Amino acid sequence: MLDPIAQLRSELAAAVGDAGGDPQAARSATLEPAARPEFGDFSSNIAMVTAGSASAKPRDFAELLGDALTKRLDGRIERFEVAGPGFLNLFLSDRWYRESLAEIATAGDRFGSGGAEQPTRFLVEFVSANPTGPLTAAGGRHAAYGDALARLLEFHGHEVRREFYVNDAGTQVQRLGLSIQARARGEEIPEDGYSGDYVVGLAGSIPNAAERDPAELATVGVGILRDQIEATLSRYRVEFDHWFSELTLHQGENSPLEKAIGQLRDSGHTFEDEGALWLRTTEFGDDKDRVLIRSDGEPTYFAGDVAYHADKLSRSDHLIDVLGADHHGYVGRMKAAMATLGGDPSRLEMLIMQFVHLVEGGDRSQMSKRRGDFVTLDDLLEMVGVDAARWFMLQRSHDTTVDLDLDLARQRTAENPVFYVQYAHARCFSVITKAEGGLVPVSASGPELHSSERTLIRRLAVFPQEVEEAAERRAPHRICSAALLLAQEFTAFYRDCRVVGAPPEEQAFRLALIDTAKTQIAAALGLLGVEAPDEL
RNA sequence: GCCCUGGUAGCUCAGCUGGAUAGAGCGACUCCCUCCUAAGGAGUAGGCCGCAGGUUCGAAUCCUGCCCAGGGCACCA
Repeated sequence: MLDPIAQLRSELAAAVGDAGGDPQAARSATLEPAARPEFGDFSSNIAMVTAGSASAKPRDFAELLGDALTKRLDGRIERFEVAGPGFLNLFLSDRWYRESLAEIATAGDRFGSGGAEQPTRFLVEFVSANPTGPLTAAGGRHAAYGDALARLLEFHGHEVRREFYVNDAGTQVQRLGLSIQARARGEEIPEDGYSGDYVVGLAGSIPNAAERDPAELATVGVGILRDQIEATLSRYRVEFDHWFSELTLHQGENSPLEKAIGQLRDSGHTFEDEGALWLRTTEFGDDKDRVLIRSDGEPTYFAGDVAYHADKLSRSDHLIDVLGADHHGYVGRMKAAMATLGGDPSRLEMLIMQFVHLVEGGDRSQMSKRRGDFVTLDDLLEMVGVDAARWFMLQRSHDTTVDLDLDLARQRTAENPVFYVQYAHARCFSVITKAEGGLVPVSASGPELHSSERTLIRRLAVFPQEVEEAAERRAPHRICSAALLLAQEFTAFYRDCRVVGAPPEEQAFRLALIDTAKTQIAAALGLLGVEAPDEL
């Protein structure tokens, strides 16, 4: 079942055929809400894109398309105009709006979902913060992004697993153990150790910490911190399907790591030099070769990560790694490693998150785990709440650094976009409650629609396109923009169109419209992991 | 030096797989509560889209060079 916009697109493509052009060429054409009222309801560049296939001039072809479309739409279109270099502007009839609303209402909270052309098994790995300290506010950006992306991909019709790679092996963990021991004994923190206050807390909560072996302390400490991270994320509404322990890669006879290294050796892409085993990643575009096994016989972090990715690859079709900006150097080598394993590097997608700065009264705070003066995600949630934290982390593209304005995020007024959207949702609920009388199906005819009603319906209709673009571009921030627009246009409608007390026919229609808007606001917020309360 | 990401309104940022007069939020300034939540609403001002070339009927968007900012260039993880 095509959504109203998809139907329009398909009629437009057919019209291209009617007019003697190539309907296939219409695939790349745009069809979007008109930028200005004079441009009608929807504008399309289809004539400019397809005129060539009919050897016609864009403006002439647009006229032909308009005529063909008018026949096809049979009363759903009022008129069309050809403008500028060949834009086709459509002025649709109330009938189109009523039918569209009926379809959207029928689809309910599934409207806009399942549009993926090729359903795929995704495995999204994100956060994966070292379990050597509490999750920072910056980690909150990764968590919100990875989680929202996963929700979006699922809604779009894909299968998604969320995974957290726990770095519970290696030197960082050893340093944690030494730091705990030093704290327990009241000694100086070793160089490169962890100096945060939480280490003192750990030392205090582990019995006999002063006497115990650092390795043991490390294991216990990592366990505690991992649980804390999980609790924080859960509070933040982020749940993982799997917490993958790096340690398990190193365990057992013929461990996953050994298997992966063996596979790489067999592939002929490794070599030995100065006692170390190297992977010739330069063959696949990396700027230098990488060490797998150090000359002291210990595998590198990279080797473990290769093994981990090999494992992930065997469990899914497409991998997404959400990484920090300081890890971008990783992209080349991991892709190369995928290639040496015989996999298709395009199955691995590495998304780089830029940094977040918390801003309060113009002050920027940096977040470093080593120095111990960072703001934790728990602190941030305490300050602004889960909804605002998630929204503000998500509203910007992942590849731009972001300043999170704590003063604004804290506000519970219309100046705060999260609140504004939630408020629109609550208003919907309030009106529906006040109107009494139940919902009835949208009738195909009735009084002339107000322009605010038409604008709102058009906004609702465009949701599947928004979801598709957001999912394909890995851009949850587009959902924030869409939600804000929806809320604004709902609010305009609320201002212009009285519902309670309107003539019965009108009230029924408007109630259906409000109910549909409410459903969609909730759906959009749901994709962001933000709540949609009925009352504020 | 090489690589990645940015450079758009006073601020924070959308728009970037080319389209009409470049958008939003904040901030600034006007105005509006006999009316379904004023926890609200209406409006105004504000822009050589970093710079210079190129491609195109058309460039904020694509290409090249340069400048600026942040980040990265480990037998650390």
